[in-house]
Amino acid sequence: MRLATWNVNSIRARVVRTVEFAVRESVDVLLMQEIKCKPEQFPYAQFEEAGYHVEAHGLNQWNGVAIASREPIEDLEVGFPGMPGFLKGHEGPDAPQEARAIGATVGGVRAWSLYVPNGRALGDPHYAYKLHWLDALRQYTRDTLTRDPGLPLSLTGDFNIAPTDADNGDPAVVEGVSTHVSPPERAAFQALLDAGLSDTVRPLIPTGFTYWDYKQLRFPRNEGMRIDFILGSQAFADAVTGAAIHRNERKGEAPSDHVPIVVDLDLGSADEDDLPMIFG
DNA sequence: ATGTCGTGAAAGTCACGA
Repeated sequence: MRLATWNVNSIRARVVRTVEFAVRESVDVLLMQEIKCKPEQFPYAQFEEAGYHVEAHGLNQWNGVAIASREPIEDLEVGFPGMPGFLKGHEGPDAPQEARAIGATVGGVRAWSLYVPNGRALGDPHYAYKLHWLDALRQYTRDTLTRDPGLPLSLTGDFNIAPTDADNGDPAVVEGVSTHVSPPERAAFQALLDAGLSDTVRPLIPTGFTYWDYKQLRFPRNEGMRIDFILGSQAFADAVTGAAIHRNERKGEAPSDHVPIVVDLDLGSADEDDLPMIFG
């Protein structure tokens, strides 16, 4: 099974590109972020014509996440348990949740499409929200894997954190000044891994960015950031046989500012395609 | 030049988020 994650930065603006990529690369499960629309505005037809089921979660023009899958999408979850909310510049226990997480079981994998809050600026209420959101995600991960240690769980998406200095090639993003590279954000990312996950792409693709700002010739200068990840539990990580970061998707007409990331999975006997043709 | 995008609301441009 081939699984991909992609911050598409508006699915309506990029549906042709997105579906063409999924078909060309034989993607079985595509986890999208920043669809920037409500479900009733989602361009389902183009996906369905290409053989994909789609589940989308969006509340307005901001954020929004979706899952497209060739196999049926089961046990859909909108938001993860304990996910904090945010409204009008302030977070709080009563603030409504934003459209930043959708999870489902597809092809034997519990997969999440996640759009971690940006943080905006150090000291901004949105920055505290980002850290709380990440801590809640860590708790959800820990609880889920405590209950079911062998679960093939994957947390994919735009984490809005560059975990190491090598993951930040944008000269405007400076430690001590900017979000995405601050020690608390990096500690929150590491704590998430410590809950029982690993970065399943980095061992196979050790370098390379996943995002380049539209401004200031960031892509031609290759001044990008690595902020999109496919994290996996032990059972998921053990099944990964290959990975790719599709840098070429940042090129051409009207690209997203992020590129898709792909992993190939061999989940064993659950994958009928791998069974021998005994009735040949 | 905060040097580019996408969206919605009001409108033929602006505010917002990234």
